[in-house]
This record gives sequence, C-alpha cells and structure tokens, in this order.
Amino acid sequence: MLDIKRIRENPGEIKEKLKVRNKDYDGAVDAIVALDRDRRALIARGDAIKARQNTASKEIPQIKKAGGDPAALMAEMKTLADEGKGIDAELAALEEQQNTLLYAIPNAPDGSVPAGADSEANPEIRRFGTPTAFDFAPKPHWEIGAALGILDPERAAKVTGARFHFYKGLGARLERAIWNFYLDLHSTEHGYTEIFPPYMANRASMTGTGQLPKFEEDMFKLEGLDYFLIPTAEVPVTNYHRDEILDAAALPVKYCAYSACFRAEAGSAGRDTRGLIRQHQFNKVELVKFSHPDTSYDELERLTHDAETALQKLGLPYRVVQLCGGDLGFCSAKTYDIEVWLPSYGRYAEISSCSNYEDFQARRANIRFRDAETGKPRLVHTLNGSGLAVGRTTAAILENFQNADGSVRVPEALVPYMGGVREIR
RNA sequence: GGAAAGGUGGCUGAGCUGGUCUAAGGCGCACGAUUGGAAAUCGUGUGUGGGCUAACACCCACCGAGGGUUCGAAUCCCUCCCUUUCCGCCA
Repeated sequence: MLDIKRIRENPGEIKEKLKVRNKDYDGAVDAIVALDRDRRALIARGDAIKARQNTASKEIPQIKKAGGDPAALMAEMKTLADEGKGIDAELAALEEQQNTLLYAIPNAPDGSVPAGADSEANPEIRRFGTPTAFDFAPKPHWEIGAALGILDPERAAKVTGARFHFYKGLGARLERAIWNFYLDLHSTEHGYTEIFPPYMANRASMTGTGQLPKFEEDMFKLEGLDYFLIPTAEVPVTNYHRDEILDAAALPVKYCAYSACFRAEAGSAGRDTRGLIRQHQFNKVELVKFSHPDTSYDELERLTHDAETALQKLGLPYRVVQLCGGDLGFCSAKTYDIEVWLPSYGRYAEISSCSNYEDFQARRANIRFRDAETGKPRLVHTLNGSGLAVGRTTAAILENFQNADGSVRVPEALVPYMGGVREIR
C-alpha cells in the first residue's frame, strides 16, 4: 500500500501519478485524507484519556497507603474507562475504513511509465533473434505434444478437470530439464540463493504480497483452513522476510525459487483453452530481490537481463516491452514483460514479468533494513520476475524447434539435462 | 490427532499470590573516562510503531495474536497461533 504520510502531505502528486493508470482514484484519495484527519484527532483525544488513566492509577495505591479513600478517583476512572472504550471503538472503525481504501489503491507508477489504455500501448524496448521461419506448415504445441505422446490434457480433464495437463515421457523430462536449467543458471551464474518454498501460504502472507484483500477470487483456498495455494513463489519467498529488519550490508538479497503455481483463472473463460499457455497449475522459476531504495531501478534492469539470459541460452526469439499505465499490475511501479515468439499465436507471448514494487509490498509485509547512516529501519524495495515460466517455455521449444517430420530439436543448453537426448521423436 | 510444559527487549533471564514493572540482573552494542596503546575497570546510553512538533521535549501503545474481568493486567479468565517433549499416525 501507499504511505499514508505521503498521501496526507501531497495528495495532488499521488492523484497525478495514479492517472497514468488510466483510472480515476481522486475520490478515494480525498476520502483517505478526510478519514486520516478524523482518525488523528481521535487518537489525540484517546491518548489524553489514557494519560489521565495512567497518572490516576498510580495515585490510587498511594491514597490507600496514606489511609485515604480513593472512591472518588475510582469513580472518575470508571467514567474515563467507558469514554476510552467508546473512542477506541470509533477509532477501530475509522482505521478499518481507511485501510479498506488504502488496500484498494494501486502503487503509484514510476515516472518512466508511459500512458496507455492496455497492452496495445506497451512500447517495445528491445528484441533478440527474429520470429522463427519455417519451410513447412508449423503446428501448434498441443498438436505436436499429442502426436509425440508427451502431453495429455484429455486424461488430466478426466482425473482433475479443465486447464490441467499430464506430461509424459520426454515431455515430463523436458519440463523438469527446463526448471533445473533455470535454477542452475540463476543460482550459479547470477548469484541468487536457491529457495524451495511451501506451496500454501496463510492470509497474512497473501496480504503482505498484495494478493489479498483485492484478488481473493483468483486463488484456490483450502477448505477449513485459512491457507491458499500460492499463485507464484513470489508469495512465500517475499514473505520469507516479513516482519524482519535486514542487514543493510547484505542488500540486495536475491533468491530464485522453483514452485508449482496455482491460479483460479476466474474471468479468463474461453481464452487460451488449448495447450500449456493458461493452466490452473503450472511450473515457474521466480526471481525475488530485496533492494536498497537508491538502487532498485538498477536492480530491475539486472533482474530483467538475468531472466532474458535464459532465453538467449535456449536460442528462443523474444522481445522486451514495458508495460504502460493501463496494463501495469496492482503492486508494481514499473514492469518489463519478456515475450517469447510463439508461432501458433503468430505473435510474442508473455513468458516473464519483471517488476519493481518499490516499498509498496514492503510496507504491507513490513520488510525493512537498517539505514547505515541514521541507524533507523527503512522499508526495502522488493522486486520480482519470472525466470522463467516453465510450461510456456516448453510450448515455445516445441513450436520453435519443431521439424517437418513432427520431431522436436532439444536446445543445446538442455541436452545435459535431458540425459543426452537431442531430439524428441 | 491426544497429553504436558512453554512463548518477556539484539541475546540470556527474573517477574506471573494484580498497583514502588517507569519490565530487574547479566551479556552484547555505542559513546565517554582511564591508558603510550590495548585489555580490564568505571560512567552514560541503548527497541519498534504512533500522536504533537521546525526540532528537542512531551504523550500514547507494544511482554506470541485477539478478546474479556478490573479503577488498574506481563501477571487473572477465554479463544487462536507457534515452539519443545512424550504418545499415536505416517513418506
């Protein structure tokens, strides 16, 4: 969430920044400012009562000790206590209203974020390679997978339901090879510490990273427990340091994590219904950084390059776009999407999203570092990006490296992970 | 899942028959004194969040979390979470 002090002191600036998102938050900002004024007045009244209670409760034993009767003072205390409870209740109500509004306001975009309504307006930053050319009619990955007997959505629909897949044989091996390759790349060459997280997280964690309270319908919740299946490893890995003060000298703290990811995909009915692109369960390697505020935008550039390196090593053509205001995620101040060339779609498709959340998440999750100069705790900046989505990589490999006879070439970088297999046929 | 014992500041550890707790003592840390320098010793300080401030000062909250009893709760009661040990189950 945004800093209430920042909103209080400069509501106009916040309103202007939020306008880049192509939505109007003026009303919400004004409401927060008004609530904040009432709330602070109430705090002052409540604190004054508590101060009186504190002094009086020290006088009572002294009066008793001196042989006096504290009845009058105790009567005053009784009325003070009742008054204090009334104020506390009023204050709690105001705070809840204010938090509801604060939790519903997205992050203020960075100054470099261009205006724009949707993904059509995302500027392209750079490209690697060129869209794959074929001298035969290429097939979509779901047809390739079915023909090779390595992808089986039909049985997954029987066993579970729509938007699930069985991988089989070299298909399963390929998927596993990809995430192992990604983890090795980032942990050994890019300096990320490998983490293997729980696949479920509690409500406090989901609130800390921003999935809750706004996006509860997008997640799978466990019945009878306040646990949710994680939509990304970002949730457990970022919350790993929730309510902690990190050592400033250790920044940036960098983690990479493989996990299965679970998304309800409410609202995407009918979209990407075939193939591996949009599943309820998919594999992903996530990169997470906890950065000093002064260097977080440099860290975003590096993180994006780290993710791109994986595609370069695989030889997959891609491009990097910057998300415009209307396409920017709720928590993000700036996001680059990496899009891999997908022949069946005839366009580039998202395979990674790299974002600087600044202190928006850190404030919710209370993740800080101790400032070397002042000795005081400050909020870190959190960043994350896919490094990369595994299922979509499998799809991209099957499609971009398919041969006329239906076989698929295994990228050189993955051959060691495939036990020497160079071709899936 | 059952039983028991616990959760106190950066760490350790007392308090837990309600009011000198404004949370002792120790360790650690910071600064100062002492010293040629250091160790040792002595002294002072040492959290987080919030309110009000130009700032200091001052005030409020925080003893796992949330409620309750009371004029007053670290202390008593209730619910939940977590840790440890034993039992059960289990990969």
